[in-house]
Amino acid sequence: MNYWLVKSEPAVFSIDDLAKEKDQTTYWDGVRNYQARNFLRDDFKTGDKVIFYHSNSEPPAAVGICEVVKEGYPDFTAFDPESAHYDPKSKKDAPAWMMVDIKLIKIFASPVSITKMKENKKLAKMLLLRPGNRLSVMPVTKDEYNEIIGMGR
DNA sequence: GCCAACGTTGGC
DNA sequence: GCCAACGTTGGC
Repeated sequence: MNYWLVKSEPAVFSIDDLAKEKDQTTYWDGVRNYQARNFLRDDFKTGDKVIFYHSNSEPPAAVGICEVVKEGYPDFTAFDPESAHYDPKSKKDAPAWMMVDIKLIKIFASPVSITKMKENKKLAKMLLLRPGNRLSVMPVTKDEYNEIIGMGR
């Protein structure tokens, strides 16, 4: 079992949007970074837990948890010239980009802001808090995951 | 293969 | 809106 954190700008796709999806499940499209792609392709496993994080929001915060329900498969939005995520380098017979499906488990009663995370010594080593880190998909440790869900409830 | 220029991310 | 940090692009 792995633990992950994914970022989304709530103005684009929020956890409330996820809650409205059929089966409260969505495909996680638009990841266009190779390191993040590799996580999605190789390491996301069915049943893995995912912290849903709102970036570029007020405040930036972990807002809930999800579960991986479908493992890595080609991100079809890369094939669509109409899509904002279109990438002509990605071919159907050699997809450059991958996505997974995630299902909402719960929305936190109290969102865990980045400030609260920074104040928590147990989270001091979190990748998310590392200066300069811009990954939109990243691993978290089991301890970090448990700490955050304890703070969020 | 180097590296400057450029675009993006994302907290503040 | 600013800007630092980083990844990508493209000329050479």
